[in-house]
Amino acid sequence: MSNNQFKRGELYSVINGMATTAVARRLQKNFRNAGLDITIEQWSVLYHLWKEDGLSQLELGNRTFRDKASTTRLIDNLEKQELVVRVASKDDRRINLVYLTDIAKPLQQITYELANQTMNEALSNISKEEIEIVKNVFQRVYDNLTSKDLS
Amino acid sequence: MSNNQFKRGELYSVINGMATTAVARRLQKNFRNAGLDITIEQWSVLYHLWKEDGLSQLELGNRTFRDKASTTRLIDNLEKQELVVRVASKDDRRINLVYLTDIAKPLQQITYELANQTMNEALSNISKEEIEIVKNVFQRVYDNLTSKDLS
DNA sequence: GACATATAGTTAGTTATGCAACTAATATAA
DNA sequence: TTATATTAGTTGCATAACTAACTATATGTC
Repeated sequence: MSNNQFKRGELYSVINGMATTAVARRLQKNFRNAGLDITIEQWSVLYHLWKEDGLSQLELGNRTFRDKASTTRLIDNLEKQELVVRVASKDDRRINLVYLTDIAKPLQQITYELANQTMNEALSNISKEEIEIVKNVFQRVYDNLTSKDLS
Repeated sequence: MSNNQFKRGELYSVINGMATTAVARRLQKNFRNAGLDITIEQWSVLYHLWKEDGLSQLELGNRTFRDKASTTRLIDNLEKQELVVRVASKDDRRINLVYLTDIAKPLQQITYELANQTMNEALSNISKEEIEIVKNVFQRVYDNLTSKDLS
């Protein structure tokens, strides 16, 4: 069905940037309005460290869907703001383990609240079932494109 | 329901970057493999010009969800590659109308095909109904966050 | 043990993003 | 008609993205 194909191709340009960017911008704005001087990219790293502290840079990159170069700079900036420290692993000195500082720890509560609040705004009038479908579709799209990795 | 709230807050960090970034990366890779030297961001501008040539920068920014500064630089780069030209409007000399060049025009066909192909890969095993729900949810999320614009 | 290969992270170079402050042109108001 | 405000676009500054080439440490093989 070439008609269906066309609609699918069109889909990308329609959705790209639209919803996810809008949410990201709003969350960033909410951080700023609350006096928090962190980017949402930095927050996405902190988020995973709050769940599990002391991850390697590579693992952080995997969990936040970034390559290692991007992860390096993000952690550079987080370290500059003293939210995070790099500690070389004793077992394997190639590995940097990334740990939260005492400055970063109290940010968890506030930023979670702002994220919840932002998502409630974004998802008001959207049902649980729809959200589940979106999550599920996203996961399958991701799997479709990463399982068979063409280089 | 604070339980529901928490899940919603969590949603952002889970989906952010995942699916849309994966699609963007794959499409970029497919462009490159086909010998096309344009970024997906540039393509998103060309896409709207193929649909309607001679839009103002501001209008292009609206349609591609970008602020005017980002639009300026994108068009700078498109102009550098001679894919586009700026023409000052006769009616209002503040306005730049952006027109496709003869170099850009033949790219439409190839890039559409690559976009279709990429989306078919991304959306294989995902039903039309699910795609409709995702599109619809994205639109409503966007509307939720842009109607009442807090500054 | 020595040499080749793989892995974790860094750096250089290019593009893109957003905000804020700016210029130039147009519209509004006195 | 002059002064003020608004609008379209540009520029400076900072962060972030990806690729490719690099360094340093670890591993595997002979």
